Amino acid sequence: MSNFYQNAPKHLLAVDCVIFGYEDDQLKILLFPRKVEPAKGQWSLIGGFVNENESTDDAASRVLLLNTGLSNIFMELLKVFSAPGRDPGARVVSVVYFALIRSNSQDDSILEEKDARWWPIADYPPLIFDHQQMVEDALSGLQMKAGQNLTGHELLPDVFTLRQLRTLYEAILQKPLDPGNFRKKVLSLNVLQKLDIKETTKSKKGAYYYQFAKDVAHANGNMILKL
Amino acid sequence: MSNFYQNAPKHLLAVDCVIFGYEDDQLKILLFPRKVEPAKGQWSLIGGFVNENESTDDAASRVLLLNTGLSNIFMELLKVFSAPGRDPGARVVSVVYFALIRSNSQDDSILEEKDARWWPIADYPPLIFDHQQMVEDALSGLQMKAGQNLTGHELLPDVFTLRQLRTLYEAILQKPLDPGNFRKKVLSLNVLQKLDIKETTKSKKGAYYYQFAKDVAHANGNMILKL
DNA sequence: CCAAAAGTGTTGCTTGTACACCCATGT
DNA sequence: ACATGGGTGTACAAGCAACACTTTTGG
Repeated sequence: MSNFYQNAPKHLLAVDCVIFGYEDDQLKILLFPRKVEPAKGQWSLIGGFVNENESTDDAASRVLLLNTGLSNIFMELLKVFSAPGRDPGARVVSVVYFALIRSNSQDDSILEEKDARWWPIADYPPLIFDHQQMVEDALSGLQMKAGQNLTGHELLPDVFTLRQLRTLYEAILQKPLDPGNFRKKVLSLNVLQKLDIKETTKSKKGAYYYQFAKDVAHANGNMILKL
Repeated sequence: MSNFYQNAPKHLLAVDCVIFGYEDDQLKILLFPRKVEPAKGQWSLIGGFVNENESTDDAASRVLLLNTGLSNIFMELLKVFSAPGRDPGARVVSVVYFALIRSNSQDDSILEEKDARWWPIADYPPLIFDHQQMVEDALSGLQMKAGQNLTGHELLPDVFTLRQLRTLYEAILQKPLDPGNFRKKVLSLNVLQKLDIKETTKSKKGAYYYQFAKDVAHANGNMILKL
C-alpha cells in the first residue's frame, strides 16, 4: 500500500438503524438500551461498527439480523453523521439507515433479550448523542418515500383493507386524509389487487381485503402521490 | 477509550466531489487527472481523506477550496460508496458530495496547476473505480433538486435572462422545455426579481435581466416544479 | 418589411379537494 | 330503523401542456 493511503487517518465507522414499525394504528420506532459506556442504559438506535471487507449496506443488514432476527428487510441509506465529538466515547462516523419491518411478524425473543422496545414516533424517550436528529431525518425520509412510491408493503400484513392503508399513511404523514380521495388515488395506481375476502370487525358492511400485486416492480415507475 | 471502541476496525474515509458547472449552454463536470497509483494519470473526481476532528462536510469544503480556490460553495451529501474492493489501492469508504459552481467565476490558475478540465455531462472520459456511478447518481440528485427548488443560482451569473435559466434547466433535465410555460411557472414562484436592464445580443427586442430575490430562503418553502 | 426572439393569451385536459350521497348490515 | 363505516359520484378549482398570437427592433 502506497504512502498515499498509509499516511491517511483511519476512522471508526458505524452504522445506525432507524427501525420503523406499525402497531395499534401508530407509527413506531424500535429503541434499545445502550449496553456500553458512555451513556450506558440510555435509549438509543441500534448500531454497530462496520467490518473490514463489508459494505455499509451489509453492515446495516447484519446489525438488523443480529438485533431483530430478520433478514431481507427494506432498508435505505439516509445520511452520514460525522461531526467531531458527536460520540463522546470516541471519534465515530456513523452512516444512518432507516428500515421498515412488520413489528409483530417476528419471534420476539431476540428483542426481549436485548430489552428493545417499540415507541410511538410521536412520543419516545430522550436518545443518546445525535440519535434524535437521526430519527427526525428518518421520518422526513420516510414521508418523502411514501409520497413518491406507495410504501407500506413492509409495514402492513400481507392482506389489508384500504382503511388500514390509509391509517398507515395518516400515521406516516401525520395528518388526516380524505377516505374517498385516498381510495381513488391509491386504486388508480394499479398496484393493488382486490381479494374476495372481507374484514368484518370494523364495520357491518365489511371491507374488502387487498394485497400488493406481484409485479409492482415495473409498475413502480412513475407513481407520484400528492397526499 | 473502552474496549468497545478499541476493538473496532478502523477505516480510511474519503470524500469525493462531483463538481457541476455550466458553460456554453452545457452542463459540465470538473475532472482531474489522478496523481497517485493505482490508476495514476486517469481521469477522476476530486477527493481527499477525511481528517481526524473534521466532519465529512468540512472535508468536502476543504477539498473544494484546495482544488478550485472557491469557498462557500453549495454542496450536498449524495451517497456513500463502501463496497469492499471499490478502490484497488486500499479499503476506502467514500462519502460523495455534489457541488455547484460558476465555472468561470474563479481564478483558473489552481485548476490549471492541477490539470483539471471541464467535461460536458453528456460526454466525459472513462473514470477510475466507481466514479462514473457517482457522476450518474449526482446527475439524478441534481435533477431531483432542480425539480423541487428552482436551483441554478449557483450556476448562473448574478443577472440572467429567463432564456438563460431555461437553457440551464434544459441542460440539467436533458429535455426541451416550452418557453412560454417555463416563463409563467418560474415567475409564479415569486423568487425572481426583474431588473430594468435588457440583454440585446440574442434578440432584437431584448430580454429583461432577472436576479434571484434576496429573501429566497423562506420563499423556498414549498415550491414544486413539474417540468 | 421580415425574421427572430420576447412575451402574453387561450384552450383542453388532468388532477386535487371538498363534499354529498348511496350501500350493506349487526344491533 | 338507524347508526356506522364502506364505497361511489359530483362539482369546483388548480395546474399542466400545447400552441396561437402579439410585440419589438435590427438588418
